[in-house]
Amino acid sequence: MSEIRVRFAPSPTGKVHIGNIRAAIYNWLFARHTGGKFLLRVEDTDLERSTPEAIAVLFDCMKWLGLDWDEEVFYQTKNVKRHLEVVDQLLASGHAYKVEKTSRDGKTGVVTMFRMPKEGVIEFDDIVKGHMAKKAEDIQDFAIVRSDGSPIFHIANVVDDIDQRVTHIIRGDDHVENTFKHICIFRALGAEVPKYGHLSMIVNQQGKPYSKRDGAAFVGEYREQGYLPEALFNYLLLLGWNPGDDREVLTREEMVKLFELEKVHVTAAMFDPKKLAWMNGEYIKKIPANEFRDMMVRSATAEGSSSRNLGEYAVSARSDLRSATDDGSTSQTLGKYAVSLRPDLRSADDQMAWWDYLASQVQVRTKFLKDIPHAIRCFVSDDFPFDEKAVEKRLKKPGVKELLLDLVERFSKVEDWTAPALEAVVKELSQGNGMGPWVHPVRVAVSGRGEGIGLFEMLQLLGREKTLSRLRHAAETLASEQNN
RNA sequence: GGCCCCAUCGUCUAUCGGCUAGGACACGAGCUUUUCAUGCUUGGUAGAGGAGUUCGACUCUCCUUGGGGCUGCCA
Repeated sequence: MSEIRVRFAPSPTGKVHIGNIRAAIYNWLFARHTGGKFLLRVEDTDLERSTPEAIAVLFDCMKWLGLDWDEEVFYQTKNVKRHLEVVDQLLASGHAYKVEKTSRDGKTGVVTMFRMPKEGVIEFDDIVKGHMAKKAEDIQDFAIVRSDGSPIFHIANVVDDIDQRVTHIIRGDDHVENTFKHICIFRALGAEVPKYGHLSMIVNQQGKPYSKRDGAAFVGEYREQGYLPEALFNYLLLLGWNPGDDREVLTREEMVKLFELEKVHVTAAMFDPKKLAWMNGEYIKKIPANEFRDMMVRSATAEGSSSRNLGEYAVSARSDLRSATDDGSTSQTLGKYAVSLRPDLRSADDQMAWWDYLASQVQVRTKFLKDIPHAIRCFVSDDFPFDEKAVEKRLKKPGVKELLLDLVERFSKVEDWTAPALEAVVKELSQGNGMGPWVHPVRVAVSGRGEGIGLFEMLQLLGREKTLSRLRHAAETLASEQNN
């Protein structure tokens, strides 16, 4: 049996739809599983939309998801001459004919039509949908060359598949009707008909094809929102396929090993953003601690004093990291692990340990990478925003000022500035009645927010100086306003 | 309208004739807890309807209903 060759053949429009990229994922997995080739064909015949930028976006998305292709990229526009040659063959053999037609918008011209067989049944065994059959008489002749002389999808697609020696065509469900037509073209040309596998569509909550109106529909949007490519990949794969057991979070190796096109579902699958979010969290938890720490450090460094679009940092942190890991040149530059708020941490080891500790606290509660800058803001800068609601609820209450000043007093006496020691102080104050009344105001006072990592871990990280000054500052400015 | 395809919890799904129908997400409850999470325990919800084949059907067949796709000088 000859080598398996599949292709992903998108039209570059500047955005890559998730349904489309799922087809790419299935093709890629099929190729990798069978040891075949995964080819990329850019169907760039729409000259207006197929700009170099749009093609770059396509490559970028594929790279981001780890969809590497074999052999050179095949550009459809470069094969137009061949398409037309083949049409001439078809004309000569009587499989095609020219006719004057009027198009929908009223233009009249001569187009070339493919002549469908008038009797018999066209059938094929679809790898995912099973046996498919359709009477030839139910399919009408169709155009393959426009009146302006340019080849139409049907002929271009088939000729390219022949030229690229594609053995299996794995594409969206919306192409099934085309497949009956295409099979006839392959036969008319005396070419071997490839195997087909039609993938169901991804639908929205209403069961309609998933579009931009239903939320993020393009790969780029998930990237910007801080999704890990692994999570998107895994989620999309599970939408219509499973390994046959209860495993859901799979490594790329497992996917390649277990993937079988025969087991792909026929039914349309509804896209569930909640489950994707969950899966993203799972993948974030799986990031090695040192990698997550570096990612965090980068987002902190990049943020600096400005408050530009935070999401971008995390994203770029992630992709930087990859190339950085590759050339091995990054990490150990000590300077970049400096902790700006803790001048008392002098040694590189102490600073590194500080970041490690912060990372360990932040990682488990991170759902999206873009949330990282926000989560660590108060640890890397004094310039952090106060959440008005939290301030209102926790600080602007009678007695809070006194409470905070009292804590400043007590914390000052703590010799061993660690989470357990600080917790002991508050515990003593609360006398077993719950630490809430102390904990909440302190959290808002030092971080500006009502949630975040564990409070005492937070204080330990901030250090004595910062903790005390922030508590004092909050007591004087924020907490006092309400008291009169 | 015509043609093609599909049908298990709200969602993604397991089940290749034996099912007290399993898992995950989401949701509810509880434990842990200083918040938010994590973690652990736990609860509820499903085989569209009707015939048939069979000792036995979610699994096979047919019909009905419902849903989707296609029906271009788009891809």
